[in-house]
Amino acid sequence: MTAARTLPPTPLSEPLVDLVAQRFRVLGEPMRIRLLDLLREGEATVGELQQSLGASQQNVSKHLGILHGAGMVTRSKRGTSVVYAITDDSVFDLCDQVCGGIRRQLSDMESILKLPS
Amino acid sequence: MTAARTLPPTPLSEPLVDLVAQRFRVLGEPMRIRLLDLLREGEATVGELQQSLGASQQNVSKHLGILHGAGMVTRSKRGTSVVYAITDDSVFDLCDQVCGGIRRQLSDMESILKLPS
DNA sequence: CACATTCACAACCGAGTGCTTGTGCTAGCG
DNA sequence: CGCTAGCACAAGCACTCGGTTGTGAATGTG
Repeated sequence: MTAARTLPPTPLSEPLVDLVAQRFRVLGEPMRIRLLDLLREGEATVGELQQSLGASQQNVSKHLGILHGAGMVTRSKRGTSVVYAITDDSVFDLCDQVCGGIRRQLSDMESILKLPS
Repeated sequence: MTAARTLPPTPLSEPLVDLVAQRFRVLGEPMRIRLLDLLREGEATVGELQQSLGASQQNVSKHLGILHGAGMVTRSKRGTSVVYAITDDSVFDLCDQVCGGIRRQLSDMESILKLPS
């Protein structure tokens, strides 16, 4: 009866579906992807991230708050600054898989376009 | 032929960031997750999916169109019906990873709640 | 050929979301 | 203490997006 531990049941329960969708939606914003990508090189403060992205402080802080609420980044204070860091590197596996899917799709489109109709 | 999967550069280029975010956003809807989950058991027509979900035909068709536009499902006609099927099973790896992350987060919350402060 | 079935597309509306502006709070500093 | 720096929270606005309604195209049937 503990089969659901490893893989989710089929069909998926409604709350699980909502959780999965919510998690994907968090990653569905370019600025949040950029923030995670920047944090991939190591922890950083809000000001550093703001300067790297060229965005407003409030906007960066808001998206970091969303990522923190989703448990994807950790928050810690260092003087007057707040340092953010990646909670779990497994997020990048997701992104890499998506990038792989995109690359596959692009190569398919290329091969189709190069076919003389 | 896809050869070895090369990792994307760091930092990510802007168009790649947008593509990744767009792809995540497609998966950020409960109904689309449910549709993919149903198609996991095999191909199905719009009517079958509509009946399983209890949603309107136009809504189901619309979300299937989005999934088809993202290249996640294939479309083929069979009589008056249209049969949809999963293009690449790798999508489920994404969902399973997300489910794993959710489970991990839930277990962390549980252990925290059970800790007598 | 007339009719029914199955599905996709377009227009519309309400809700959710991202971005900006403004403000308050906390930590360092003279 | 008063001041500045760094960050988070709240309100407002514009846009996007999901859901519904309406309609048309394609196929099958009598």
